[in-house]
Amino acid sequence: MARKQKHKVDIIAVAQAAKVSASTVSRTFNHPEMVNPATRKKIDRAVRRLGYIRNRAAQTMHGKRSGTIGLVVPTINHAIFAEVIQAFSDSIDKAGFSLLIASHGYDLDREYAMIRKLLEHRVDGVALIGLEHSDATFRLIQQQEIPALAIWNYSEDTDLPCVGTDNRQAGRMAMEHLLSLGHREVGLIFPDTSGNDRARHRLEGALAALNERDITVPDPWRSEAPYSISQAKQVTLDLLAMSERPTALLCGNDVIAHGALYAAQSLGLRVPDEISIMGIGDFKGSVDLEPGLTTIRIPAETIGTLAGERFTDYITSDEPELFQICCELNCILRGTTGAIS
Amino acid sequence: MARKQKHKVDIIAVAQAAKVSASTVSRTFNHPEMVNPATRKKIDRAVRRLGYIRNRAAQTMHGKRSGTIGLVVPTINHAIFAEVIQAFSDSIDKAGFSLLIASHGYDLDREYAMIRKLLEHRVDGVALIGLEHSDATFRLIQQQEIPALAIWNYSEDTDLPCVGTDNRQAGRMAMEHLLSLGHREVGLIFPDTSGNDRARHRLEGALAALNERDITVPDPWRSEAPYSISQAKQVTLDLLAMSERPTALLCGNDVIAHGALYAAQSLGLRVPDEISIMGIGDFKGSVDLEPGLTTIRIPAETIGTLAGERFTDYITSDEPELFQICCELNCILRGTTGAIS
DNA sequence: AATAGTATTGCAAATGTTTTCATAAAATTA
DNA sequence: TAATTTTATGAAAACATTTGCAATACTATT
Repeated sequence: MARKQKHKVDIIAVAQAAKVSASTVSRTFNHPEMVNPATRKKIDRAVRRLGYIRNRAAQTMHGKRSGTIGLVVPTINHAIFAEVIQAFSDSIDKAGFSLLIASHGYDLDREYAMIRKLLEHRVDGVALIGLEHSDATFRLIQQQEIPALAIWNYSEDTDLPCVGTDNRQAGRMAMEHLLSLGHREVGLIFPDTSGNDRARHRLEGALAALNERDITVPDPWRSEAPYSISQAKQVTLDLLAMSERPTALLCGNDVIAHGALYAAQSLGLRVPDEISIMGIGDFKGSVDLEPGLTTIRIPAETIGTLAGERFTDYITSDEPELFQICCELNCILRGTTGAIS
Repeated sequence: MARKQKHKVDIIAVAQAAKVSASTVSRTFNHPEMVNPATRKKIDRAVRRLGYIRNRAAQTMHGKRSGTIGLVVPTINHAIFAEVIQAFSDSIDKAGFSLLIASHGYDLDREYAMIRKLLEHRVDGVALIGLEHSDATFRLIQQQEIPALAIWNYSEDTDLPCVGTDNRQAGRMAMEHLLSLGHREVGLIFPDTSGNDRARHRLEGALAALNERDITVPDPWRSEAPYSISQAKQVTLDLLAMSERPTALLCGNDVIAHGALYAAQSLGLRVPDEISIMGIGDFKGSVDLEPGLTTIRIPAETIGTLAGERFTDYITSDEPELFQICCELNCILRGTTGAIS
């Protein structure tokens, strides 16, 4: 079986081998109920014998869906995105779609270029991370009338469907946890917020919570750190080396918190007795730190799975309706935060 | 500009708008040097005005390359694969290709199914992780004459092009480091090796090194752990709770080593004085542990980048020639291993 | 000014499917 | 058994491109 043929195993070759017309072969794939079981069997055999694989490019050309969804992320190599991507991928796979992925390295112009590239492949939809994108991107989406989804952020006032969480709320919850423990002197270590609405909203939420209590954060206690444990550690070391040091640190994500924890420990500070450290995200690994990292859990897997399910529904539906799903946040109490003494 | 049109912006619409034939439009894209600069400008304007985006499905149907490469990984959500995927993605992007990705969860039958799915999309090549695949997979690749690449493993005796490292060598190097420090009582914690040649080879290499010195590892000191810090920690706790405990632990990857380190620390064992812990992989984060993890560095980014470059060359070349690239391993000495006292 | 050569462009066929419409065969009904 | 309905199949058009070939319009040469 499966002997090699001189290329060109198309639907016609199968048709000839099964002594039927190409139409019938096509129908066995697309509307099996319309073809006689006996013929179907003949065709199945021919398909197997020739090793025929359907050509979705040809189907796409005919106007059928391509069966691909494009996903554009800032980076793949990132604990939390990897988790979302995995869940999203599994989820759309179940619905019969394949994933075309591209990353832009937090550059919104590159994001635009990537989306264009995906559109050349006639993806049936584009999923993006966050709700902040270039004008060109929004125009493109609208002009091409391509279904687009925002993952990771939730907002009511957008015309994109979205599945995510309210990052302002996350920032606020984190800060309120610290406040409830009595902390009033809080340091903030966040990533660069330009082109990154997730980080920006978290910071805004945290500041809002402070503002309501008329608490301000002195500038020296506001640091910026990239997505890197060791660099976050370094930044934190600098911050904690000051004469006046905060009683708690709120970090924009768990990776930064991770670095901050190491920094505190390497300075011999007891966590949480001498300093509390709070993350946002609950990345894989945060639970395993010693002590475990207190953080706001963002359900990455749920978001990815839900996003995939809803988006494929949306794409395949005849009259798609906008959906905006807000996933729940949880404050996960572990060992890195404690009440002020 | 860019006003909306009632769909169907194809090459013909552009041709009409620019008052030329479709052929000429096609040529401006594919062989710009064949068309008069003035006409080219007219066409460019029309393209922009109509918001035309080329249709690769139609090109593919015509026999051109689809411009996509399929990548099938065990899982995306894995520090090390995420890094390889990112590098591979960037690398093929530079060559103008897009990445179709799929994961199989360490199930080689699912891997086969995923490859089939990618072939329906007429990917120009398939990249897989490792060299162990189902017979069906190998048959499929051969029968469809699809360029296939093995990433992550290196072996001379395979007919697939590959870019990776020699995992046996990695296992051996790790063990030899421990041996050189005087350790003779070594525990092994590895992942399940079925369908995972990377893990299996590392274990084989480690055992070979022991064998040459007539050292054996008692069964109770050989444990299996999944890719999870907390589970690895638990497994290690069990192992270290025995009355006789090894002086060193060799872990199949850094995540396991991570868990093992936590386990040792939570038992109050001083690392490396009372027990040495050795990883394999050098994942992001391993350097930041306290103490830093001694490990064998596998250059994931280099592998991904190189794989992308060579594979796209291979695919676009007229007479492609098999390549097999072995990337160098390095033993990274950090704080978790020490000489036997 | 005629000729040869070259640079542009258009026509039409080809690519691998799906689907509409028409037709033939089989099954049902009267 | 004839008429009617149902089921199964095939022929051909359509989808959006690319490209070989032919035709046309220039340019250079004599």
